[in-house]
Amino acid sequence: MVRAVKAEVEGDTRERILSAALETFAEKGFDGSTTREIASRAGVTLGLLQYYFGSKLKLWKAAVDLAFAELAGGLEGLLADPGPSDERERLRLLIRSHVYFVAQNPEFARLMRDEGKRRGPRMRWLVDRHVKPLYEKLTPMIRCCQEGGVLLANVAPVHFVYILVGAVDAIFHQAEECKRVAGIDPADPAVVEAHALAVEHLFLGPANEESSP
Amino acid sequence: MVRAVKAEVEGDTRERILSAALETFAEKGFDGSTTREIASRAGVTLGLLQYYFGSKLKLWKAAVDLAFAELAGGLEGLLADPGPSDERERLRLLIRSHVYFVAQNPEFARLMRDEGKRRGPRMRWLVDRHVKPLYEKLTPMIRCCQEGGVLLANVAPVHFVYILVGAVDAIFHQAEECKRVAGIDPADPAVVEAHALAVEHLFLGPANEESSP
DNA sequence: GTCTATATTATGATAGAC
DNA sequence: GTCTATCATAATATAGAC
Repeated sequence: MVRAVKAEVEGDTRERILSAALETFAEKGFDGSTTREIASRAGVTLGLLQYYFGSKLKLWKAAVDLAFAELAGGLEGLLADPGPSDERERLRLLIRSHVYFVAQNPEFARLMRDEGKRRGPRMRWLVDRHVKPLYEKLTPMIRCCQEGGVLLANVAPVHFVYILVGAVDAIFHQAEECKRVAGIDPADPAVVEAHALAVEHLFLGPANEESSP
Repeated sequence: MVRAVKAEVEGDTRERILSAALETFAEKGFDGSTTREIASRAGVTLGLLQYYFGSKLKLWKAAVDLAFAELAGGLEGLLADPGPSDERERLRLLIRSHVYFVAQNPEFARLMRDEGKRRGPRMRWLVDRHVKPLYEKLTPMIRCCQEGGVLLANVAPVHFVYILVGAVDAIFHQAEECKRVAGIDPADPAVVEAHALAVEHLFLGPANEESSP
């Protein structure tokens, strides 16, 4: 079944707008982004953007949904799957895969950070629709690691969530700053692997270590 | 020497504007903030804001300078001072003091994150004027910890900087999100202390541990 | 579906009175 | 120093042609 050639070669117009929106919102935030620039990046006009999405807010929501769909492909599979029976190895896999995900999708971290810092309808929508469900899949695993002696026991799981996420994503979130400050590019594969190793080692010690607390 | 009473009681107008600007820029970013709102929060009018600072950009720069002045009071003292001769204890003190600083000054993290994620004149100004000098004071200490066996040796210091900063500030940066997701307030003193303990333990293990790698 | 043109609002900056 | 206009621009959203 052959559809219109243009659509097959260039990709659906709606998808192009959405992708441009995700890029722009991540880079400049909701307020810093203009619908004009998004339309221009997607190679369409303002009117068309309105035709497809109706408003800037609706476009933003669609872009966030896209970002979480990309995450679902990676992280959530790991959480659902039983994977290695050993808690330590499951956590190691989770850390490693999240480092690689954020390295390749830094816009995910940028979107989340930008909205998570202030009260408001966008933050509430984001948390209720995406963050909380994810958080509730993550905490049982953390409790499991605590019971298994892999993570410090007498600390609420929420601390580990933010410590882990923060430790993993800061360098990729602030990639441009990092380039200027340290002269290295966090997108460089060697840097990504070094970061994965460093975070892994921090949380779990050497690969063959026994439980510690 | 007694100056105008109003100035003594209410604080300098310039300071009030600056403080309102820091608050607003941290909360909403540069683009999301309006000079009108800043003026309103400071209890003055737009014209007066222009009178004191000349432009939105100059006001932003002054606000960032203020944020780093607040940081200097805490962190930089620790870095200059020799403090405990043991690297492990110096790092522990650094972590702990930074957790408490960010907990009380989350706007610092918010300002930095917002600009550090994208190229542009503000990011360059911020890095050259404030971030790089700080980074260059921090790396020798990290190398020292690596040589002393406190931190993993074969990893570039830049990774530890971003891991540490990210692990410390994420929960405070996203305090509003955290409240809604986990139902706890990161500003709560008990939460701050728990976070300090968790990060400390992660980087350094139990308080009386020997070197590990 | 895609475009051009326009209405409406909000923003940063300025001018000038007090 | 502080205020009240006002200007010029830029943004979202809409209307309507093709």
